[in-house]
Amino acid sequence: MEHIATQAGVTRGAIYWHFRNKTEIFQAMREQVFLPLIDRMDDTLLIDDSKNPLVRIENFLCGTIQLLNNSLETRQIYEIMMIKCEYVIEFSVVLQEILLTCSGIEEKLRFTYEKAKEQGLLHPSHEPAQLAIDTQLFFIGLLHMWVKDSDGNHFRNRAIKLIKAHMRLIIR
Amino acid sequence: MEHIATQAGVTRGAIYWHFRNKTEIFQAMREQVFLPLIDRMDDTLLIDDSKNPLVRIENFLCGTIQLLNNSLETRQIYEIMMIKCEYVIEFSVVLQEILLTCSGIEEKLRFTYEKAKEQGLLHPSHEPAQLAIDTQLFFIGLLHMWVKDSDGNHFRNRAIKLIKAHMRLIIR
DNA sequence: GTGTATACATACATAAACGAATGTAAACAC
DNA sequence: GTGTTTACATTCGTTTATGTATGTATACAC
Repeated sequence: MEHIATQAGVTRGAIYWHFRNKTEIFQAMREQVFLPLIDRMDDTLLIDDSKNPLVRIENFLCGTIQLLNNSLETRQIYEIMMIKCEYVIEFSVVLQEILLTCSGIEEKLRFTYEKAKEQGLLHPSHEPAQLAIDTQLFFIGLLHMWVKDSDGNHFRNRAIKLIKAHMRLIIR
Repeated sequence: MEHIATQAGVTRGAIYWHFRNKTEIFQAMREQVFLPLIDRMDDTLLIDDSKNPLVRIENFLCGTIQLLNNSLETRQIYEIMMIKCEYVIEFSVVLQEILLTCSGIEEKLRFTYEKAKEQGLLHPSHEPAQLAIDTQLFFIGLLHMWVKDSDGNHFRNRAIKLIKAHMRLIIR
């Protein structure tokens, strides 16, 4: 809170005028990255119906990594949310929100994989629902390791390649 | 530290006789789950050469989930490591250890996928190295969501199914 | 039997954090 | 021009946490 106040050019007390407590400011910070992410997901996956659905999924995933590479702010927020935060009792509401966000993302992925299946791009035995959750868990894992790998030698430098490899696993 | 001391039937000060600081006790706690995990990995994936390598991987992953289901202690340690801990400057050494652990796990998975490829169990275009990292990231994601999903309605209740689905994606 | 290492308990110093209470200056309402 | 709201600053109380210093009892060495 002190850091936030200093960066905002105010004192810590002023924050309590705008937010009730630390949880509320955390939720606001979280929305700052997840609302744009959902928007970008809608744009990339749902609206633009011209491109190959599988390519659209790959573009969305790669776009998220590129955003992390380019935006210090986004990078810092992901860091805080994933490895610099204790999800203890006061934050249980945030955990619920995370689960909800994941459900939404899973649904959009599934919708896009369904499009792919309609267009005959998937192996017949591959179910969109399974692919959606598999891709989501793969990406959650990748993001967690991306954030932990601050040196970049284990995951950051090959994140894009890993995404492409994941999509290739699905395409055949 | 107070909780640990109470559970151990001593006072907090006594801990500092056995461990230099909090980081050291955290590392000991982490080893308590990861050394057995590595052992189990060696047993399941590397030593027992009779069964189908892909089945061995599936068994290892499912076994980890079952361990989490059955062992309160393991569950609590995973919770602490994944969502109840701030990996800030004093813990940077732990982050390095996590990356090292992951490298080791990735290598064992790759080795097993190589066995599968030798036995002609994989699609020719599937590379063991790619499968290994894909499976690992999938499982890291699953574990993270498993831990977050304390109600069990989103991930815990379907974890085993998700693992089997992941392995089916690879088999074809 | 005296010295020493072990395994603690007790007490202290320090830091950091959150939230609440209170004060205040500027803007605006009318 | 006085009252009220907005947007802060300042101060305080309380809690919680880590690490350190010191005291002490038991076991063992010799």
